[in-house]
Amino acid sequence: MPALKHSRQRESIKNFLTSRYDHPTADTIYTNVRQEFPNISLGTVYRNLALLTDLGEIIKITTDGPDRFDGHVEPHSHFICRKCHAVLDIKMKSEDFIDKEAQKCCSGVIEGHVTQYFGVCSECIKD
Amino acid sequence: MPALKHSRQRESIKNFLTSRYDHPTADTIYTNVRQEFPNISLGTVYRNLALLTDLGEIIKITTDGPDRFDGHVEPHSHFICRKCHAVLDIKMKSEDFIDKEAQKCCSGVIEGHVTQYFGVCSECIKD
DNA sequence: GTGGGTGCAAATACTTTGCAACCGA
DNA sequence: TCGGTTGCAAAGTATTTGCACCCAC
Repeated sequence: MPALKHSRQRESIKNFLTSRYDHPTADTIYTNVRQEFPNISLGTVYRNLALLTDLGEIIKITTDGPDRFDGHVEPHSHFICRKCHAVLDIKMKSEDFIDKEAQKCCSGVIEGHVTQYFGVCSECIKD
Repeated sequence: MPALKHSRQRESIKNFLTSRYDHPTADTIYTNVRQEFPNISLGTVYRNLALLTDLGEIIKITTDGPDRFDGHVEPHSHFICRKCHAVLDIKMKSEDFIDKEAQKCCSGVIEGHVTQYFGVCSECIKD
């Protein structure tokens, strides 16, 4: 793995993500970071999101539709709406217990606290 | 929603999925169903997978890489390997408890038993 | 100066869709 | 016959990548 060098673009992407509590797409991030770096390209955004994900500084959330990113890596799970694809945080008291239960039934190593629950959010349930 | 009409292609796709306990991609399904229907197109496979998913007859699993499909809709969760993208079944005794816990912390309606856990599978952990 | 980072554009991967022909009820 | 289904190809969406130039160390 090559030596990491500082980049103001990457810093801006990271800052943007930690400032938000929703789960923006690469495109949303691109649009916002462009206010600070008008010439930044979408490719650079993707490259840095992949890099930050590898470093464990952000979380990549794969759902239907485009990937979402989360700048908050403290233990929590995600609820994903099947209809509108909203991603909401879930913070359970029993999360640690759950991870251990899953671990018991699985031959791999569970990455705690990145569990995804699916369903229909309270907005979409009205239809 | 239009009236459903029988199709031998759809039946074959469904049968293929219920015969397997791994979680094939649309392309794998395409390749295999083609042995019975040499002229079937990938578009037809995708259309039927979407339809069967809507009917609740199969489960669509979204991960990194292409979507995976599961012909077994009995309650169970999935473990997804971050490295090789393998999808493995997890059957926990406490699954019902977990769904209820998640439900408590979430304003939407959790679709029980489609929970996804992430991690590194026992094959990939060797590296 | 060296090597990682960037912008741009082209390429890739996966999935969806328009349309005319086809098939099941 | 009627309308859902199919095969084909083109289009669409999301993401990755090659390359020349730029910037951090």
